[in-house]
Amino acid sequence: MKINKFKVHEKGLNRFFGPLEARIMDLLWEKEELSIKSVQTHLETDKAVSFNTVMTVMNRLADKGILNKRHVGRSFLYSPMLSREDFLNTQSKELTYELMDEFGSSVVVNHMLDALQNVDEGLVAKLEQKIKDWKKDR
Amino acid sequence: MKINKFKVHEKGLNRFFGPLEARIMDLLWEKEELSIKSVQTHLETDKAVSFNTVMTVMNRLADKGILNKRHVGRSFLYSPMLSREDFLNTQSKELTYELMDEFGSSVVVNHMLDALQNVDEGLVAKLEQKIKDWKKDR
DNA sequence: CACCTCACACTACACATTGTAGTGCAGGTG
DNA sequence: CACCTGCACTACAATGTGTAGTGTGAGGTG
Repeated sequence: MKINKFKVHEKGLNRFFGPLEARIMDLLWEKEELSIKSVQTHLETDKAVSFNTVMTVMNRLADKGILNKRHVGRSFLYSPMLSREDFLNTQSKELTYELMDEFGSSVVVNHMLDALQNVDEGLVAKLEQKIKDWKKDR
Repeated sequence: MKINKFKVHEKGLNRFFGPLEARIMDLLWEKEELSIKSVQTHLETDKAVSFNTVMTVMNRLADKGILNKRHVGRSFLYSPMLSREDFLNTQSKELTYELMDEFGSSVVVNHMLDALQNVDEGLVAKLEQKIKDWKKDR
């Protein structure tokens, strides 16, 4: 599972994948497991994509350990290695940790608090509760 | 100022720049303002780098709005648009905000608390204080 | 058995980013 | 005027992604 770059100015799956990759992952998370042919058919509702293009991209995703490739009869079925939730959770966790490691916990915490003030006041209460719970656990 | 990608598995400036770019930025943040020639000379203590290579990379950084290019006599002097501190602060802030926007504040806050438990217990106290201060300000 | 089709493999090219560097031009100096 | 120095322009390699053509092999059909 190798996601190397987080694209700051994209949104959603495009932060981790190229545009075609993102559409493929989105589809596979919805449908669970598909053949290349099925993926191509689904994608083609928007705009023609060559079967070979889809195959190349999906095999690259499989090489990177993001998709699972299962031999069934003459063909292969592909499915995401992780559920969408697990994937996003893994990524957000890794990124949060990397951020705190790179810039220092207190810097990140401060930015985070700034963001909370702007965006979500109720969360500060939850955060407070979390801290209380955490203290009890020690 | 366009930094598009945050490289998850690199460290320090290499998260934002290529290796040569990173060495150049590092040097410019240390020396404040330098000509291409000076940069090349400093870098060359490790290993030969062509003047033209340094120039190309520095001009690309200037095109991206990361370096300032000042005409002085026959030649140019380059300096970082932002101080190292401002740059890192901007980046960490932007990344923190993007993370919270992308994954949801509470997800990120939870990851953050996990990280704090593993890494830095004292910071939780600071966080608590921050929340107290923040409440007073409302 | 020869053939044909289908799904996959291999290969290649385009574009962007970064590292690398050659060639050329313009302006000041001996 | 010839030359040197510093910048501009151009080009090529490697990597990641999007795109697609051609090759190959396995199975079914006449």
